[in-house]
Amino acid sequence: MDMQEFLDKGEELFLPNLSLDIAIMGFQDGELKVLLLEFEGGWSLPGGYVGRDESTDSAAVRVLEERTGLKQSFLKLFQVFGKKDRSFSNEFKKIAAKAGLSWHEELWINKRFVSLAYYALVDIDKTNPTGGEWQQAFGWHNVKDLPKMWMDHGEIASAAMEQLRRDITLEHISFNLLPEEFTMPELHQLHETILDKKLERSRFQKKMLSLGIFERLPKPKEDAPRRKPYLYKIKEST
Amino acid sequence: MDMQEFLDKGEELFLPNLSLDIAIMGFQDGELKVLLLEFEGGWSLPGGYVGRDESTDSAAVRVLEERTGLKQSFLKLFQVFGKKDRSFSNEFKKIAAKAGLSWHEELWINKRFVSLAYYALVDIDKTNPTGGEWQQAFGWHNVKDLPKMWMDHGEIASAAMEQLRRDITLEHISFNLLPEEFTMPELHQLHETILDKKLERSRFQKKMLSLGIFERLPKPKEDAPRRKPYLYKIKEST
DNA sequence: TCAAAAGTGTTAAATATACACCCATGT
DNA sequence: ACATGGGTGTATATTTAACACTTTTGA
Repeated sequence: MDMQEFLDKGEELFLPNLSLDIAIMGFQDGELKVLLLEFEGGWSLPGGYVGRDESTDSAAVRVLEERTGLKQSFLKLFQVFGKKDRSFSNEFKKIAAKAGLSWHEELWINKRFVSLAYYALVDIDKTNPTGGEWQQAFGWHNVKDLPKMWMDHGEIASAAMEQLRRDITLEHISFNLLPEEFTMPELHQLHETILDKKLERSRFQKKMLSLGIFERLPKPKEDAPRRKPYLYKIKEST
Repeated sequence: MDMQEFLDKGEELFLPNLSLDIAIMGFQDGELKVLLLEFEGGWSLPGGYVGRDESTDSAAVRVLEERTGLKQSFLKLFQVFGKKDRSFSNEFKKIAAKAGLSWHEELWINKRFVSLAYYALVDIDKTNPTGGEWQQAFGWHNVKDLPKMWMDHGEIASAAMEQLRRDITLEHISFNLLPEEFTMPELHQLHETILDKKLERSRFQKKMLSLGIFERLPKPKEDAPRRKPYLYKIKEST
């Protein structure tokens, strides 16, 4: 579906006034990162609309796959952004002008949108990010240092980060940000990064192992600089 | 706004395909109760639509006030119900038939609706419940024994209950279900009811007081059967 | 052999738990 | 005076925290 088709057909394909945005988060180089798309000098979260014949959650899964190639990942709705004048009209106007598309204020895409905000946890190395029709660039950005964001997408990304912070200690989901096999030092560093504070090594390891959700693999991880740490994975029987 | 006006004007007043439902919960006679509305032999949660010039949260506040008379209460969005074929069309058909209103399948109100599910915590004695135009009856029902519910409203009510269960130990919100001044035994019984398990008296009291959010009032509560318990209220300086 | 990272152990502090005890009050 | 519910204290178990000790490995 190209841009013109999207503008013409969107109104009949999608539920009006309802959008969704996903803060797709990953862990790389010791930093928590979020996938952003760029257009006209500003950035936004990957987003989309809910098909008339599609559930809201399916739409989120579809958008996640469209932008990362991942079929199944941890995905959770965490908030709804529903301010009364919330619209992307200014941004779309710029895009349309540049692309030489017919644009008018009453276009469905310029209307007020209530947005369902999801966050997703992915292993960056498994993703194959792609931009959409509208974007000029895309990439992973440190959540602690976000670039200029369009509309309220900076707020949404920050709220996602806050939610993850709260969730991580209650639900055991952080491993979704790592490969299937990972080491305790990696998990430890991940938690320190997300919570932005030091966590005592010994205690962290004991707490994690006491959860009983990890399985230690027989062979220690290779190619480590010093002593080789054990590899773990999530137990199958859950 | 009467029913005919609602059917005729609703489409231009409200965002299409988006509704909200509120599990308004209260505590009475040692039971956790939820406010339900009845029509055509089944029950539903109080709900409404989001005005085109109104934020989603404002809409929830408005609906809460319309049904209880309460201007401000604890109110929280906890989930979004967005299955693809989710519609109240069957139920509205029955109502319209009974009321002798013109009804047709394509009416805006029969379309698929994505519903924002909120829960509210209120002091039942402060409420003045009223039904809407559609309802024949309304009342407080024990959440553990819900009557026949229309569509997915039973599921929404149960999910609200579950969410409250999770929230109550992390956030300190349960006092919203009690009058301004309450006793420890009342708070204790409330928590036991919500969590559906015994909580040791001594420990509960110590934990609650150690939170530092309650203020003991000078005079013990009057008209108690045995020893008069102290009254508490929430500290102003929060 | 030494420094750095990984893994485990050991002790002290803080919380949670169980239950005992005293207080106030209506009958 | 006593049964009952309210309020507090005390001993024990469990969890959390701090940090010491040992192991592994490359330089």
